[in-house]
Amino acid sequence: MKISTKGRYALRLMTDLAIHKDNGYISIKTVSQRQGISEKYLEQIIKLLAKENLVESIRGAQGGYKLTRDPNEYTVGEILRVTEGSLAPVACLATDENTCENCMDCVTLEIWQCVLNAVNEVVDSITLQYLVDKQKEKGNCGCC
Amino acid sequence: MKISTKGRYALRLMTDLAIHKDNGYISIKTVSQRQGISEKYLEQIIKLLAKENLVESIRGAQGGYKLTRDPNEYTVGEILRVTEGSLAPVACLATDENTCENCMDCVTLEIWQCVLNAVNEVVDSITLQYLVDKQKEKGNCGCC
DNA sequence: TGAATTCCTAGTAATTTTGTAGTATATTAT
DNA sequence: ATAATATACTACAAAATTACTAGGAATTCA
Repeated sequence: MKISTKGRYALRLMTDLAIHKDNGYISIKTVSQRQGISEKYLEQIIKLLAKENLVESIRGAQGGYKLTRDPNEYTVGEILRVTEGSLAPVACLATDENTCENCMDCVTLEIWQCVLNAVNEVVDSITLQYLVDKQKEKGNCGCC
Repeated sequence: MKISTKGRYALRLMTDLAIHKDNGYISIKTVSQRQGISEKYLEQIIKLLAKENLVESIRGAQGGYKLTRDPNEYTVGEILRVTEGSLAPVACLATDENTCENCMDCVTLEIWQCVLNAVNEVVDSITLQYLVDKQKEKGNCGCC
């Protein structure tokens, strides 16, 4: 039931962009250095976020990425789902349709649905702005 | 954020033992045939359950396994945690102590703690007996 | 023009999951 | 006793996933 580095890095990446949101477009290289995460790997992660319009980019020198919205208009859940894929504990629930023919009449499916709902409820209630605020008091260990 | 086959198989295994709990000791072979899960793999899974005294065993011919308690005295959470390990979304929270020195002052740790709590709350509220009851009406697709 | 940067496609190393295989040990029925 | 049936234990292996790395094309600015 672990979330992967992709999701965790995405959260740090987005928090970094949010904290420096008044500095215009920010390059991956800059974030990479600040966060100590591989440039190439960050590139792949931000591609996912860009595809879903959570960030916008400008190419070329002085280019980079910036948020498309205000930090309090992103939820942690949204960021995680874009990068991790669905937070569902089983594949049957991972699609939007939620209609796995095999499982329509399955006992355990309802358990996994309840777990998914509970997880989503938590992560959808936390905004990126919250992370920014807390980050300024506390910090980020890098390991979770 | 997926749970693995180990946890899912353990749930089917325990439900199977619960449904046939009046038949004395039940062999892995029997469960394997009924559930369509590899004998050897089930053996490894039940070993985890036996170690924590969720089931008891008798060796030799006519031997097998049976539950140590009434089905309504097991929770799904307990079964999952024994087989999957902690349901925590990050390693920092996986130990009992919950004291990762690095993360004591970390922003994201509190998110993961909330997720873990929410998941545990769901799975700890469902008993094995519930699965047994529902199984008799519905079924189990095998894929979740 | 050249440096900086995103964009894109592949490949690869490490880790975890999902099993298999084989053997030793214990118990029962014949 | 012995054969058959089980669990108990250890090690190995295949498959899948995660976590990167590599290289170059396209774009933009100074």
